Amino acid sequence: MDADRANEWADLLKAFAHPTRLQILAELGKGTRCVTDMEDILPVTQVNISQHLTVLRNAKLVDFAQDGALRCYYLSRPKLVEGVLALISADH
Amino acid sequence: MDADRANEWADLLKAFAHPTRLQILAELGKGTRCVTDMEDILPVTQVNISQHLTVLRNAKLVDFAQDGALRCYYLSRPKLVEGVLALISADH
DNA sequence: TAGTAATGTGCGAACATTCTAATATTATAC
DNA sequence: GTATAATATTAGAATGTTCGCACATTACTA
Repeated sequence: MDADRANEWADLLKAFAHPTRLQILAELGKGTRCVTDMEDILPVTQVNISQHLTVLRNAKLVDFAQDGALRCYYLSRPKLVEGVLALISADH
Repeated sequence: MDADRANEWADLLKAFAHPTRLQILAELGKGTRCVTDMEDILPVTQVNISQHLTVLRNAKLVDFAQDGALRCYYLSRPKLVEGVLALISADH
């Protein structure tokens, strides 16, 4: 594996590698969710969720559709995300 | 996803999330390698490789067989490792 | 247009990771 | 047992990540 690819892939994997972000990704695997939906489920602040969503957006793992004041987030690469979660899950 | 599982999985993914470690894992995907083999391939010091191998060992992604002074490293969960690499690779 | 709900941003402290340099350990060969 | 090859460990500086706080923005509603 060449160094460029290794860097790119590592950046992508870093986006996965946080418990809150994993929970967000798992939740979005069930369907579109807005930030308040996630606030109801996760034991962290709105600000923190928003920060993690920024990381996930930068990694192009999620995107959103604006609906009035709401931002409806969804997985932009569901196969990748669900594949990774399934692999790890299978390994236990 | 419950918090315990999220933490556990995040720890595992952190082990993947470094360019040098990804290159080590990819190399071990081709077969057993000792540390000097990796030194020949990677542009980093022996010490640094050893440190990254420690991280990978702690995550139970690799293990080694001692052969005299050599330590022959191999993937202890090849399906997981190769699965993750294949998924990311497919996504490009 | 003032108020409020939903979400985002910038900053800085706390914490974690990575790398380098020096040194240690272990096994073999002489 | 001394030398050498292979690998690991320790310590500390540099760097990166995360989080809380305060505040900003945007869109709706009264």
